[in-house]
Amino acid sequence: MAIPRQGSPAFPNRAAQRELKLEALYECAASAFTEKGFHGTSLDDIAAALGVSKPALYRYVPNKQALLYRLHCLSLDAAEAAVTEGEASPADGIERLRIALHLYIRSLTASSSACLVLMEEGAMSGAENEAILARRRAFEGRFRRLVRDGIADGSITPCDPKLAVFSVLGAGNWVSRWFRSGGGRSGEEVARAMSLQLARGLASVPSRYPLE
Amino acid sequence: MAIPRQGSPAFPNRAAQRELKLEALYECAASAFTEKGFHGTSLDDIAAALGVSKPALYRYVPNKQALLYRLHCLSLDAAEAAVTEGEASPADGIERLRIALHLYIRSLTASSSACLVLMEEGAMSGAENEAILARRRAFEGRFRRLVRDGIADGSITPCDPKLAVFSVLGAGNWVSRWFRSGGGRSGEEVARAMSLQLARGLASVPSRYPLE
DNA sequence: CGGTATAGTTACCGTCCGGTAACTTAGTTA
DNA sequence: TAACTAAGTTACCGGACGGTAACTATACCG
Repeated sequence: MAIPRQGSPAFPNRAAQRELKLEALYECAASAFTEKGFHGTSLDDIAAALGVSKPALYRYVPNKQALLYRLHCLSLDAAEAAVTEGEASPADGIERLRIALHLYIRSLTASSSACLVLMEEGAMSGAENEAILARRRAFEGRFRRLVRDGIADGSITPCDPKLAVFSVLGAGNWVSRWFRSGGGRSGEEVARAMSLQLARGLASVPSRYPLE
Repeated sequence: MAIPRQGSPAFPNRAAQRELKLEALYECAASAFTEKGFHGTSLDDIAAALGVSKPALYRYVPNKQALLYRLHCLSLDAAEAAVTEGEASPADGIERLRIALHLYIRSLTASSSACLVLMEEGAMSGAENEAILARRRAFEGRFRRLVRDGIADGSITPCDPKLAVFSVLGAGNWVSRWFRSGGGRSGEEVARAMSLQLARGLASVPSRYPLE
């Protein structure tokens, strides 16, 4: 599927427009799904919000299930990038955890597309659902590993990593429920304050993370 | 609607049976809604899970919307009882917060009926939706008050109460997503560990809340 | 035992929704 | 400009779902 050469010098050619419209579709669908749920959102809803008719959507997405799958993939891409960057830090366990959490939360505030975390899980069909669940499990596993590292190097007080990660990620996931850009705080501020508070709950030397 | 006098000495008379079946319906519907979402769950699904046919449900509930509303009310009853008990404690702010959180989390693990927190919000009609949202806002407001109290009495380190409560309740709400009774930990254990960890993140003297 | 309300059944209706067919319009390419 | 393709439209199909009508069987009560 080669992108056609840019024949005319005028910039917004068809391929670029298509890309923009595709992104708008993702953004719109993701916010609708997050707000009203997958089954509670009709393709007519999404089409109307974009100012087109329903069949037009089928030029961008093969069907509703595939749309949901792509959104989940985008969401997981951002989440995995966050934890990867946290892991790459040379700091100790608790600080690597905090960085990963900070970036994860900020990604949730940055785009509706990354906010599908708290949707119904049973909405996708078998194989795709398995793929998404496996990636989510791996993502959580990497967070648990950061907690274990922190316990091992003494920066995190001994605790159950599984439970600790559920708490921390649950608090983060909830952000997509209440955060609206344009509200009081920026996504960066929210991510900073929350990652500090949550890391403080696990740190062996909590005075290290003053809240404000 | 007076309950008919218990005419026969044999215990499971009709009124008692009806009560039990109603509870089973609530439990079943709540877990289905939590798992597959309101719109993703059909009345046929619920009826099948209960071993009856769909029209039988209409002898217990006027319609699907009203069923959702009743479940939300049950959920909020438990949540409000938790925060009420926390407020009633003679301890300082952070400990009252921790108690409320502990009881709230335990209520989420106790019954599927109390697990509707993370469902789509736009599923209910206007007036009932407003009533539920108002109760939820008041519930969160009481938690924020506990945080302010804690800051005032010095037991909580200065922070933004709104953000602190979103974090703490978000972590709690997420429990209904992963907790399954019969798993490794009991609801009481989960509630204890999580409330300690989350309170620790806010406490001005965190060594007060060792995690294990 | 007979009368009555209750609990449940099967059959069905109207609507909404995901998805497709056929067609129109407009931009790109040779 | 002519041919072609991409983008989007209206009209429609079939199935699923919320809800109701009409009927049957069972427990309660005088």
